[in-house]
Amino acid sequence: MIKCCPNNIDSKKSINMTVRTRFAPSPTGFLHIGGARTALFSWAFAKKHKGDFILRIEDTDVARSTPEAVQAILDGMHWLGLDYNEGPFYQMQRMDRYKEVIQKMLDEGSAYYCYCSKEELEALRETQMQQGVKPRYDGRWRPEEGKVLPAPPQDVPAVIRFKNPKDGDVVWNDLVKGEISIANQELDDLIIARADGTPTYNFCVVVDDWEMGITQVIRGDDHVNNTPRQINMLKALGATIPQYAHLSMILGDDGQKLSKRHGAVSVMQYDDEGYLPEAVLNYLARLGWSHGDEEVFGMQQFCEWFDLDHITPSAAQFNTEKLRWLNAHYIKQASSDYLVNDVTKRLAKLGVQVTVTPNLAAVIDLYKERAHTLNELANSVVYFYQKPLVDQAAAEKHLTAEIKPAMQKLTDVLVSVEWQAEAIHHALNDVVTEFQLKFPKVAMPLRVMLTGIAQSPSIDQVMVLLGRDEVMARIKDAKF
RNA sequence: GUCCCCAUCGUCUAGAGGCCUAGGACACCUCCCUUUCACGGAGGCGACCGGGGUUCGAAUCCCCGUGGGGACGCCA
Repeated sequence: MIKCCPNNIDSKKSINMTVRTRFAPSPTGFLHIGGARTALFSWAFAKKHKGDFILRIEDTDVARSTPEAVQAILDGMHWLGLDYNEGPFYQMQRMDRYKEVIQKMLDEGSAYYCYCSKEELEALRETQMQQGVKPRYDGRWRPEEGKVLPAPPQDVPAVIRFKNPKDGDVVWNDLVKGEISIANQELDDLIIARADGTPTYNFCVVVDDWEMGITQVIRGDDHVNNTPRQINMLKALGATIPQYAHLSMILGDDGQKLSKRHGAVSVMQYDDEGYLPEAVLNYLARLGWSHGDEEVFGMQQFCEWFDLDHITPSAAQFNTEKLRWLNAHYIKQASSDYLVNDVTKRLAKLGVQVTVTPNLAAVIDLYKERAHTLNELANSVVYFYQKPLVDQAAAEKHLTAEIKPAMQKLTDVLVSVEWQAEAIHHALNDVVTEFQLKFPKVAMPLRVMLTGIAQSPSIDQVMVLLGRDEVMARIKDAKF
């Protein structure tokens, strides 16, 4: 009952307002899985509502932002196919505008200079921690009616703080988590401009979300605590408050938080490991969002189905096994051309040069149902282009003296047999019958000799692709 | 410490007070298919954190615990 109406975008705002969402990463590292999902959801929401998706690079932390990271984020977005209608905008290029707004706030009295030194603030924090209260600025430079401020010290450069309301609560209806209410008393007067004059994150976000006309802010859970501050600033500026949707975090396979030290990887690493973007996207879409029992769907379908009402508010644990399963599915579905190109590259990385025969497309057709990743696929077909390394245990088990006569006979037959699967199969069967063996008694040694291991697709099919000469050569070379 | 958030099979989830003897998917197990391994098919195992309320009726609403997470920067 409570949840049904407020979250319904259609009925509320979008009648005469275009949806505008944004993804606003800070370029301090690669695009990781959590960021990718945030981007995906923002993107899908915009697509669903025929709105705009904007990319904004939040690079105001000059010390930690790098051009490489910007590029890594762009690459990740591109690999996933998350295209944007506007941007990338760079906050560092909007400095003039931020400064104008700060001046306006100063003039209007919603911001003020504070001359506390970092040391002073540090000491304050420590005392408060010891007293068991939430550490926050005590407002000592906050202008108040009837309050006499001390004379500004000469040696401390001023920062600018936002004059946050002292009373009341900030309440918003989070599109994922429902109503969230935070008392203004919990909030302090945050710094909006550093001593060097550069604006800070929370302030830039406010100005940008406002001026870029963002209607729904879809972002990570870790920003919940920033939201009331941002809403207060938005109000002070007379801006329209966007709707907020806070996505819970993604935990690693082990249930632990992903961090640079632990488990967080670039989405591009999934490319390296042989995952298709379709699989990663589909997996991410289902992580924290659902549409009934639907598990496998493409992005077009996703964009039609996507909404914010079916996002889980709780954290989700990443499950590589399920990603692998989806990936296997998309490999089976992938076009032959695509796979040939991709696998050729992966084989090249393994130092394997693909030749005209055996035909790689045919080889892939034989193997693509068995692979969970493109790397597995590439690895599994190496022996078509290179002599296999024979697995010792398999050789000992299957290349026994007792099957030697049968193998000898087989080579005689193979010289003249018609080189196609059915005929080869018959030839194998004949030998099996003649020597009174079971089929595997012949097939298994052949597998080991031809592929190096005891598992392969139907052995006659393998032989067809390998070619008569190569088959004969490998049987001849086999040691047993 | 303070504030905020979260809680259904091992994992991702369905679930909007009766359709729930709690559904689906991954994983796992069994069987079938079979030329080995896969693929595929058919079954199986397996959960509402605990306690109180509200109600004729609670996985669902409320409260309290407990557990987990996040935030408390001149980082974003």
